[in-house]
Amino acid sequence: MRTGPESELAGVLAGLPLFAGLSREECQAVAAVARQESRPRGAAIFAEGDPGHGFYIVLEGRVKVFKLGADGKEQVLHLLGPGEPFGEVAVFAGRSFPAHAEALSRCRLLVIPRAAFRELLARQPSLALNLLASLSLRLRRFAQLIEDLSLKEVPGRLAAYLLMESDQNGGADVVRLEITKGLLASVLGTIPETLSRILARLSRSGLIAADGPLIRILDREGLAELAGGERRL
Amino acid sequence: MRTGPESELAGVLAGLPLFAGLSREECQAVAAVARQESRPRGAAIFAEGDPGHGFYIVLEGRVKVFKLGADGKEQVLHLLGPGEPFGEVAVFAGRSFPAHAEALSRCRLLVIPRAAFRELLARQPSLALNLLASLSLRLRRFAQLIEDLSLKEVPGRLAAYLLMESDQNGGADVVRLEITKGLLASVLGTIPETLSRILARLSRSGLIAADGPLIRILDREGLAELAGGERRL
DNA sequence: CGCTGCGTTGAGCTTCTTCAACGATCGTGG
DNA sequence: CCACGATCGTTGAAGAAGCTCAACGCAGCG
Repeated sequence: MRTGPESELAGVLAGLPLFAGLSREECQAVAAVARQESRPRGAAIFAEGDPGHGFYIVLEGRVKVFKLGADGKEQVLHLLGPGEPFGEVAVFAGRSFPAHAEALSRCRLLVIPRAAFRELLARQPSLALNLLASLSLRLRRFAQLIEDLSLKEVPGRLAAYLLMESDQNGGADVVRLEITKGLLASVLGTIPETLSRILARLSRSGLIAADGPLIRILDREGLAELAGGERRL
Repeated sequence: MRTGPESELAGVLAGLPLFAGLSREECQAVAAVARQESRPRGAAIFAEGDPGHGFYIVLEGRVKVFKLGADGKEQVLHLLGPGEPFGEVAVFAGRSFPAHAEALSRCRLLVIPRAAFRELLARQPSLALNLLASLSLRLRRFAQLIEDLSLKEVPGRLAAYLLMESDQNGGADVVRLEITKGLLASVLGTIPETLSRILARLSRSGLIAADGPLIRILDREGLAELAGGERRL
């Protein structure tokens, strides 16, 4: 088997959840129509309203997808790392990107053109199923974010975030923030000043111990109560 | 052609966007596995966390899908009328419903079992495409709601809502609220008291004229500016 | 060394919610 | 028919949460 650049790329694709169940040939077909791009840190990938001629997969680096308010405030919708797709919505509905995307670090991206992808999709039920699962998961997360923004206060959102991060680490008591606190504020729907104050408050209350990007969970119960939206503290 | 109850139902299904492109036989197959339910006004359809054995289509009546906060406050995610599906997310990801659903009026519902539907899906690429479009549209709307909740104030959300309703009526200057103001408050992520005050304020500013459920748009420009998030009364 | 990005803290203010009271409407049962 | 309760909507006063603006410390890096 030859291992040219396209074949190599196909191998990467075959390993992604999105393409699970596709034959090597089909992955090769995807790789053949895809185009690679790269972006320096801080560069825009697309803007809200841009025509969506295809969707993206992160090969290297990290990407944020976000909404921009009139005053410049950002609300992060997704944070993406290697292997994760974004921008699919524009392929299936509306044809324009519903939000902005920007490289958080130097990025290598794969662009998959709309038309070719839709053709493949019509022939590959398993691909459609994978996509449905992926979009459904995203809807679930959006629903959670809406709940957080509308029904919880900032301390509750932060508590929920910390517990979630801890769970993803197998329940470790120390959570390491992999993003700047400014970005975390945008994820939680607030601003850096407020986040800073809330972190200080939770520390004073003995729920957590914060040391730079390292946060130790001291009172899981208490955090869970906050995250649940209870009225305390 | 016989027109038994199932055949009739199949005809209804064939007319829905979700089943566009499916043959009459396939719609009949869907109708055959589906089950009808009805609910009185105010009754729960499912609760968040319930196992999702299938998804729903509204045949008659109206349904709200919503998140519930710890203090009882509700955030509406969707309002659904005849022909519209809901609860699909549980079919494709996570297996449990991500929110609550309740009948706003007496309802007739169609329940489509998960397994049978997924089988059909594997054989019908066009059905999968329809679903992808539907979920994508919903993601787009969720993204908009997140933007509204996080980046706009209540007057801006209300202005955006009114302009949207007007657009859906071909740009008519008079918008008729088809839902109670209490429910509208839940849609906009606020409470009835606040909505009432904001309506009064916009009226005083001459942007709208409110008369019960009838709202006349007096200053489209001004509303658009508010909806864009600009800083002005 | 000085610059820039990030984070923290304080003071003041805006927005929104909470709590309470009250008016209007509507359907029901006496 | 009227009275009653329930739902819905409105308004006022007070308080809480979060944002704005400003200043400052700190680290990394040219």
